[in-house]
Amino acid sequence: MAPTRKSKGRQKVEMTKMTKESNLQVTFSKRRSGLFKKASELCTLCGAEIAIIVFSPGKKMYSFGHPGVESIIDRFLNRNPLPHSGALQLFEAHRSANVRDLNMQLTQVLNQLEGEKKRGEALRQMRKASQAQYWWAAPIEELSFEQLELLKVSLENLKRNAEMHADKHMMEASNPLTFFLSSSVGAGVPYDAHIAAFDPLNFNFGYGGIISLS
Amino acid sequence: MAPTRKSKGRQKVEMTKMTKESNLQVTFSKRRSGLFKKASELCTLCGAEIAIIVFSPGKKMYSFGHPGVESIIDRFLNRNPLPHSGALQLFEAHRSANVRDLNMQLTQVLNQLEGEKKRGEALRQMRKASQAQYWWAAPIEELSFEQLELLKVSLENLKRNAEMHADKHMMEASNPLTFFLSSSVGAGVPYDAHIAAFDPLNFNFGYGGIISLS
DNA sequence: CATACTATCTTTAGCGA
DNA sequence: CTCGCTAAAGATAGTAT
Repeated sequence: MAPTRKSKGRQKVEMTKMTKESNLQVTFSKRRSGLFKKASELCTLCGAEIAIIVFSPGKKMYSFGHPGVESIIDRFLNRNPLPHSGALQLFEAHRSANVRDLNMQLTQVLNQLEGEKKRGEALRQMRKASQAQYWWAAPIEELSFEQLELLKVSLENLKRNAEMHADKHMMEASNPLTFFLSSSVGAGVPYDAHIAAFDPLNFNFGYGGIISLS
Repeated sequence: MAPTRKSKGRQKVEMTKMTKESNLQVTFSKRRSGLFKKASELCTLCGAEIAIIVFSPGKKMYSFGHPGVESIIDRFLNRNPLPHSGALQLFEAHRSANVRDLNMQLTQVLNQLEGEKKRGEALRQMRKASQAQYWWAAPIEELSFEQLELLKVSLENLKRNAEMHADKHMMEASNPLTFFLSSSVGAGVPYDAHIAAFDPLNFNFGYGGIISLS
């Protein structure tokens, strides 16, 4: 009898946009995690400083930053105000890329060039305006124990409220949307165990938002 | 003839800062290339939009971006114009942060907490300065009815808008867009077309940051 | 620094749950 | 969406050029 093979193992995939929506979603999740992991390894291994911003096909945003997305973006914008210096750096990047990547990045340079002209000084001012609100974006490593504890408590409260409302909505209307129904976290928190093994670096899994009061 | 083994092959490496400066440089180059490649693959396969900024230990800058670092950073920063309505901001925050995400973030913060305990003493004073801004961080029992009501309303809004978005999303799904044009190196036009097709409502699809208060 | 070569080590595609 | 499993695909440490 031929032993029932449980998996065909990893199969080669064409480097083109995936057609099956279901696979695309799963692949996106996996590869985004992998990308962030690679980034964190590069940080710890070589002491590099990296910021990554990802917009999913569903336009959801995820980011990774060590020692913080904002600080790195800030340096990027300040040191790369002119197409001149930026292009020089990208040139280096190109040297190690294969043809497809090279092609893509070249297009990217041209795009940056256009955007730079169009926007110019405006962006920088906007950034400064935002920065005032991004004090919390400081490297999480630099937050005090007390601050982290506040964050913890606040997230717990947030979770509690979210659960309550999720339950409420589920009962009120049997809405097929999976937004809130992705999992019934209800009473317990069954995730902690394995999530706890998550990378210790600063992952920002598409969360946050600003709460403000006057 | 005894085949002289030319290499021991890849060896496992400790996830800690590399000590040998020579290896560190080589590893940085290789892994940065790999990171960019992974990113480009994620773009191609899933139609994601990614920006990466890397500062080498030698302070040299590298970047990757599709469809351009600047445009993505712009979107990242533009997510938080000004703190208008507290409820509105909160709504945005929860839009993409479902219960599962909140749990994940909570766990992450807890992990960071562990690592930060050792030096918690040093920055204790910051707590008082911060607490004024962290009204929401207080134990849920201490939040005013008004504050809790704010949370509730925002979540209700979230659900309503989520439904709207779901409908829109389904319509978009039948309108496939071409993200990559590997041969059109010269004209950035295709990207503009894509961006133009972006959601006009374009809510804050996901991100923001933690919580700020003026 | 970037690359070439290989023998590993790591990631992940395809499936279920 | 997340988690696990398996095996093949892919990345890369060590080394030399």
